[in-house]
Amino acid sequence: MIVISTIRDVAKLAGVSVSTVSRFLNKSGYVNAETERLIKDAIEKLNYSPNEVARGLAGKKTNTIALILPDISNLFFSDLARAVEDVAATYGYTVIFGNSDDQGTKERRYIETLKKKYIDGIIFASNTLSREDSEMLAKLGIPFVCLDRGPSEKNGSVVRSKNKEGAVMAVRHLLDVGCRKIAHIYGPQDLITGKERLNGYVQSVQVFEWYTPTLLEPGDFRIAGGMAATERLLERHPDIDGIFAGNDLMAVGALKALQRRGIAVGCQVAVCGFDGIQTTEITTPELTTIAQPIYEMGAHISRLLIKKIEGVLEEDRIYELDVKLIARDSTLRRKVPNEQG
Amino acid sequence: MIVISTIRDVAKLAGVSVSTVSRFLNKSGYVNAETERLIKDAIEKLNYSPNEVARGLAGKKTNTIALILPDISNLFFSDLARAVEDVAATYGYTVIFGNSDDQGTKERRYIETLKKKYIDGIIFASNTLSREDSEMLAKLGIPFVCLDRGPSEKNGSVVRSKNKEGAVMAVRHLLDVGCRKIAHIYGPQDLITGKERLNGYVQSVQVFEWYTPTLLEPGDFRIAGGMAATERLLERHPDIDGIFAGNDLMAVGALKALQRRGIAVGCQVAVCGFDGIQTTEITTPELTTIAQPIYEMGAHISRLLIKKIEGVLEEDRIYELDVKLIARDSTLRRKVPNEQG
DNA sequence: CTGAAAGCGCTTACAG
DNA sequence: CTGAAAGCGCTTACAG
Repeated sequence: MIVISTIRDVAKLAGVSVSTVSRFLNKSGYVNAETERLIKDAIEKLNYSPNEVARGLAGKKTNTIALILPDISNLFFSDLARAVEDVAATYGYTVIFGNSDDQGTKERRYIETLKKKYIDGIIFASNTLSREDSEMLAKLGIPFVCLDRGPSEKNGSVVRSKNKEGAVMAVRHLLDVGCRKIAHIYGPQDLITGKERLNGYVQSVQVFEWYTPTLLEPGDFRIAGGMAATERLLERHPDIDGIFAGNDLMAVGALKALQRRGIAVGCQVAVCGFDGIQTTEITTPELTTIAQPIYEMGAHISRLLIKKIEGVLEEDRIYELDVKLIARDSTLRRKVPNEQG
Repeated sequence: MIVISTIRDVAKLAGVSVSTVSRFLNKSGYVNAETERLIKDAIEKLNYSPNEVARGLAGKKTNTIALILPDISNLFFSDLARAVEDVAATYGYTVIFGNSDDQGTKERRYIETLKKKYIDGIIFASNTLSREDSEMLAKLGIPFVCLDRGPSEKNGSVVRSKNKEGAVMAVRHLLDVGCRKIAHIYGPQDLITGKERLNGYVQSVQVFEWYTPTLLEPGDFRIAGGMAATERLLERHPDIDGIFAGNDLMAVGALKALQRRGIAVGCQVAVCGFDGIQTTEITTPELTTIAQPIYEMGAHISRLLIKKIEGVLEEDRIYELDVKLIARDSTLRRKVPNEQG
């Protein structure tokens, strides 16, 4: 077993007091240049580095943040997690993650244990944080920030992207490529992403004669939901020539359903998704999508949290990041359906 | 601000000493039934729960494990992470994750900070852990387990799947569906997954007359690498009718390259991947693959680590889990190439 | 600029 | 079965 040296060993070797070493370590308070040299040498010699647990107990700061998300194995969230960890590491923070499966109970359990561990702050990418919980966190003095939440947040900043604007872009693009009857598969309406994208769609299409509410079909933000919704849409409206799916996973489902029916995606029915996950480049044809700046969102929300923790955030507010249309083959309306390169 | 009660408050309210409360909390040593009642009531009344940081400092146990992986945004690893966290949570552990990008430097940096945080143990899904590091961990008394490592591990258990056997299954399947000239895109040879799968392929095909080493082409375990390798293979051998890719991502690349050339995947050239990531269900055609039990691997490795931490693991050893062929359309050799439903 | 002391909230022997 | 004391390795006022 290796012996690990403590601040006392350093103090002894340097011939100073523990307080002085601590002051040097934390750059809190003056230390004479000569003394500093002695301490530095001692640290070097002993290969000392401070015990973070002791530091946490004494100083109430653990340099650890937590990321609560619905499911790390969901592509969107794993991309987000990557960004969060990158930024956190840069600022010297370690990150704990937890899967909530969008269940309040699990989320609350994490909050409980995080509190006991003196976690410095929490990022909620999960949608189940209740008003009571957020107030409790505020009372406990635990800083937090949220992804994609509604406007009701009082105690934490929120980062999301321009969902409604993105939906408007999606519809405009579908119109641009020649679609004349565009359906929408919408996501869960208790999520702001589901709601705002639906809003954007409705606002964009209601001026058209062809628009009817039966062009709307609910999905669950997953592949299976997208497939089922597409089936139902085709039943009701065999003549649709465009589908705007509320997210990429449902767009993949739409693709599958269309292909299963032998409908050429792109030429016959154009499909546009939302999110910009990597999967959109893997389908055949590749999927047109309204890309959220996922990595940037993760990076931004992490920086916000760290600022909050370090007390340099002026005020909590909502940040809405820009989205971007990525046009690919799923909305390429070539004349000849089955042409081959 | 909420006041958080401590073990002292509980002791005072229950009219006993702090040691007794601690003994009760940890089920270490006897506590009189009556005393137990008093303590329980006090805990209830004060809504007390022990401070994990103090506990960590005093007892050298933090109930936290770490998961070091190359990149959480890689589908394979995010699935694995999900399993790890599920199991950890079940046993009362919290998990910290870190992205190594397969760089020894980053990995070492994590080890440094984890050590200072009294982490209970580490799971390495990253391949850069050096001999020195593993010996250092052993000396520090930090338990660890590895995914996919070679046989050289002395200090930690290893979980991986039957890579060679899986490759043999892949080749047999391709032969079964009628392939008579099968190429292999192999992964990095410093990874056991890359090496063993190549081994299995070579062993299976070398008995055939058609086999020649030029049917081998290196990839990088990523989509782009799979595409490039396929291009080169087709150049050399325009008559191949099967491709076994060393992993699913490269198989996706092969798919793309073939489609770009107008070659019908399945009928003309069958493609089989390895890993069983979700993406294989999203491509058109869906990809045949040799599926590793990813979730199970993550769950198993976590349980091993926890056993090691709690001192109930008999001995370190290597576990090889079974793989499974999932046959899909990418190896379906229908007679008519361009038929449509 | 520096040190002694108290304290963070627990656990762990050691007496009794 | 229970309690007093020391200790885990730091930080933070407070004197000087």
